[in-house]
Amino acid sequence: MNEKFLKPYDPKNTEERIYKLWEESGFFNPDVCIEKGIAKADAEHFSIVLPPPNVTGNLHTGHALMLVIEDIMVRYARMQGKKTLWLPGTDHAAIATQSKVEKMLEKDGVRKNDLGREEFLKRVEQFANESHDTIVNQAKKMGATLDWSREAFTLDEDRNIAVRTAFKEMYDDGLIYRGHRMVNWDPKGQTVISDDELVYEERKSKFYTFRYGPFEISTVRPETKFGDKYVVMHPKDKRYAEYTDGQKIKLEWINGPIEATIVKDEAIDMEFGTGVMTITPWHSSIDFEIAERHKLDKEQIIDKYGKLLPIAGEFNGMKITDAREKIVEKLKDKGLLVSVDENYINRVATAERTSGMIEPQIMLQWFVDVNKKIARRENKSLKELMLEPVREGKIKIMPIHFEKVYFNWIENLRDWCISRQIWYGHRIPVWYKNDEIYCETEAPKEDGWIQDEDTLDTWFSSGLWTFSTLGWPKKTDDLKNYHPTTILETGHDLIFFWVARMILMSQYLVGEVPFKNVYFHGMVRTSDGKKMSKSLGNKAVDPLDIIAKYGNDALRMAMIIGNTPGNDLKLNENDIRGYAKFTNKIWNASRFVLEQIKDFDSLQTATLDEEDQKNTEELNKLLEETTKEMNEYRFSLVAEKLYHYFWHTFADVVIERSKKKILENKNADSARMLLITQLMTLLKALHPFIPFVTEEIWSMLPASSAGKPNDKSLLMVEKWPSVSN
RNA sequence: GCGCGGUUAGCUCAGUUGGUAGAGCAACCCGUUUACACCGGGAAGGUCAGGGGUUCGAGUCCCUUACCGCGCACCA
Repeated sequence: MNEKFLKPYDPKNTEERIYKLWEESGFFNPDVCIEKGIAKADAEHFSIVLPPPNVTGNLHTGHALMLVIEDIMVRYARMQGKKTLWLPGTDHAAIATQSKVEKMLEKDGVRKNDLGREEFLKRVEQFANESHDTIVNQAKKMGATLDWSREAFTLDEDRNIAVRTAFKEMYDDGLIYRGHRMVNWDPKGQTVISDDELVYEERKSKFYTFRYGPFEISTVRPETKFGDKYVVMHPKDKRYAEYTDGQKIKLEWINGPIEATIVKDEAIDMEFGTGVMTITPWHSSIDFEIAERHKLDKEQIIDKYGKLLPIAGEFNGMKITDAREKIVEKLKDKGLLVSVDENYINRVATAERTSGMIEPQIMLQWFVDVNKKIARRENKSLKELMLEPVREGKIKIMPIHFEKVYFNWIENLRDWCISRQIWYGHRIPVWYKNDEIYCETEAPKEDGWIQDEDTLDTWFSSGLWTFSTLGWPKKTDDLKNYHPTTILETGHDLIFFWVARMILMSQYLVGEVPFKNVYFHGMVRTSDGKKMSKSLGNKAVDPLDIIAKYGNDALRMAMIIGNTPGNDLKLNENDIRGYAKFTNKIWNASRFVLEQIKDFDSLQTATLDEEDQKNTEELNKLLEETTKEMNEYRFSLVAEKLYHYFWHTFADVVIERSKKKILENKNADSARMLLITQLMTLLKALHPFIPFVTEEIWSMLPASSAGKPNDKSLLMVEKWPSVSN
């Protein structure tokens, strides 16, 4: 008997050692599995990419959940003898990382412009490298059997080639264009961001009503009103029937008399306010659309630093926040202020990463056209390429109701703004020389070309992730063997940012789906239901603390049992403690079994009595059920059933009964036989869920005819126990 | 405003072709049985949010109401 068994199970002194064993075995790498005969070269493949964590710091409980679910999938597949690849990597997360480093530098009084592009990027890269190392270490502590030999980074050289190739192909197909469009400008971050990076905040604002000639108009933003020379109303509004479209009126406004033009447009809500509004086409997308429809002038009022332009007259150069009250004051003095609603609630768009207030602007940016028909893809648009595979069931989304969310998003999708005015990221592969534009994967050889200053939206490179990590654009064996990937497992908050973009990129560039299944996990919450987040100020639980206290296996069980796709998980310390007891239960039961079979050498000849045969059948039936459920990704059910069988049938019934049989020497061999065979089977079945304790016990089982090949064999690559296999 | 979830034992949640309600934890009673007190045995606990419908039969399907959560859009 191994003396470790004299004490309760101690995860702290086990897990690191076991992980090292696994890592040194090389079995994380499917090539090694094939070489060593674990998987056949022509076996079915199971491949999954790790959603690359941002290199902005540590892994949190959300990452832990992701690693646990994926590790279960991967271990199960590997035990089934599939060619199993779990591909790791990290994400440069352009804006998120850059703004994080900027904030860190600010603390030391350093601004990025003082450093210059090159020096600043060095600092970012240094930070990214440190974060990367932390993340990899943490992932290993969590027991993730990732194939580290294939690790990728969204901003490394190979991925840069993929990005430039993707850009070039889309540019040549006319899917990427440069144009003046209404974009979301973040004055704080000094970059545009996509619609999906907006966060709306409800705020109480003052809602002013002003006299505008014969009309009354309302606004929360008087500072944008300098250039307002169009007054718009609904064509069917009877109150304003006397006015005609195109009619000019003279009126007194902020900086003196102006001539305004009446515009009739159906976009106006007659119920809202007075049913009349003036428009600022340069700084509002609705106003922009009205202006486009009626071919109206558009004038910029606010610059990219949030300051007023010369059109503001005496307010020229003022910050909009300072100017607002002064403008109201002036209008009031002129007798044009009608009323102020102090309690008006409106929603303000802010930037996800910098929390800067968004200023819509018309700007020259790069876009991906989602509606253009693509000749080499059967004249389908990117939108159609995204919709089709989900509609046709080539991609299955779990839980299924997210399909509707997905469809709804795509149907309302606008062109994707992909250029960013930040330094950290993939530089746009476009060069300019006077009026010429050059787009290639490599810089032009001749002198005089200047590369576009902008970088790409971070999701552009993440969108390529399933195939850029497998070697694309090269036609590699990995690409052939492992793409499309079997499943994508990620949080449902990434459905638009990432999942949709991967489908877009893969469908267009590779001509196939990036994955056949999508498994959305929920958000991890604290036991009182709050979102775990450092920014929210509540104490975010560090998964490594939990592991140190209760062990990885306990955390894994707590994260799996009672957790179904798409639903949020409340992480409760009590549950974790309970599952730590479970690992100890397995430990003790194993000790008992090993004691009983110590001198047992008749495994070959022993037969089960009727009673014990029944238990074998019961377990076989359970395995049949759970195998089916594993294939349906219903891990919660499987873990719960195995837990229950182990504790309340194997331990409470099988072991208890065996004591009597062995003591009275009645059918003792049958009892011993059942003990060892059920234990081994259960260790295998439980292994994907609680890999550490099961592997540790396995290592102490004697190699014998009971089915363990040799002393050093790893449970990790044993065959999944299933009667149907 | 449109859409999507949720509402099941005190708490956290399972419950997939509709067929007599489940687990874990907590609480209760009994038990120091030689793997384990990080234990064992036992009992208790629910008109499955409310209402209506389909069905021989509904937690499960349909309609509706309420409350909670989330997403999207609008907000002059």
